[in-house]
Amino acid sequence: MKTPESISANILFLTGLITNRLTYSINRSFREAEIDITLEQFSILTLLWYKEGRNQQELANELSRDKTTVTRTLKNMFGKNLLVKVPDKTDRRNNLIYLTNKGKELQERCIRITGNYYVRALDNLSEPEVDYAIVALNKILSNIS
Amino acid sequence: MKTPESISANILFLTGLITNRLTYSINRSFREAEIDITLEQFSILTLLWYKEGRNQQELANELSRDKTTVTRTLKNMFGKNLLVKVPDKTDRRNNLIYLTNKGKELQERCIRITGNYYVRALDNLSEPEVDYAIVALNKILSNIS
DNA sequence: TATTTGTAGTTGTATATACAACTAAAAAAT
DNA sequence: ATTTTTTAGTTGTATATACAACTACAAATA
Repeated sequence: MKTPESISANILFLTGLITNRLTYSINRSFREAEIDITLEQFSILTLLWYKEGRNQQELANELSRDKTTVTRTLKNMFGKNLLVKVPDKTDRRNNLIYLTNKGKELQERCIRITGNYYVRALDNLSEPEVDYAIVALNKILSNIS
Repeated sequence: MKTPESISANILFLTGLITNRLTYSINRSFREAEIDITLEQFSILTLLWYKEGRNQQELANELSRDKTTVTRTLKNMFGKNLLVKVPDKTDRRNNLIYLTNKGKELQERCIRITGNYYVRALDNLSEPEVDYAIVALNKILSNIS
């Protein structure tokens, strides 16, 4: 745990560095493309593009974020008219979150940017190499969840 | 990019989720062990445990953080007497960062905690599985750096 | 039914994060 | 040698993050 080899060999340290780098780059790309969202907001949009009408706690769980964090990120997204909050009639504790048209329309432009980035990130990795890594990472995520 | 399969198959989305989860858990573990640092501060300590006397920009580069972020995180760490800032006599633009005794002594306790966590995270992964994943992740990090 | 317990969400406070704009100092160019 | 450019670091501002403490509501229990 003390040598540079063991640091660079540490798979969780690596995932952290990759995430830092990814966040930095994607945020920059969104800004350059004049898409006024952050990577965190993109994560929430990604969940909603797949299935709308989730409540805030569910979004928090999916992203391993505290619900208070989601409250504030959503607040920023409501302000940009990307999302709306609808009270759940069957359980008034819940806010159900839906996309606005503006939020829906962002999907294509965002995914073009992140897609390009993913392609670049996976350059010179073979297909089995990617597949094995995904299996390993899914096991890790499961172990720590 | 629209199905749940492609979301969970996305290796970068996975690394992000793992990092979120890791951050959440390690911060909690440090708190429970009454070690008064965050994972971000641990990252900086890890670099310095390996080699002291780096300047702030170098720390920022190693962690893919903006130098302004490092300025403020270090400020918190100086306040806890974990680190000291020494002006570089040969280049007065540089602040060289060194560990205090308190900062050095934290290493063992911290690594016991993170080490336990890493072991749990890698449970039921074979050795080649881990090795292949590390190769793949290093390639990715190299592609996006 | 009334009380207790659990869940969803918000607000106060503190750290983390990055861009823009700035100062100070070194390096490069003229 | 002077000017210009580059580099290291700080501060203002805005978003992100999480814990503690809170309100509102639902579910469980007595």
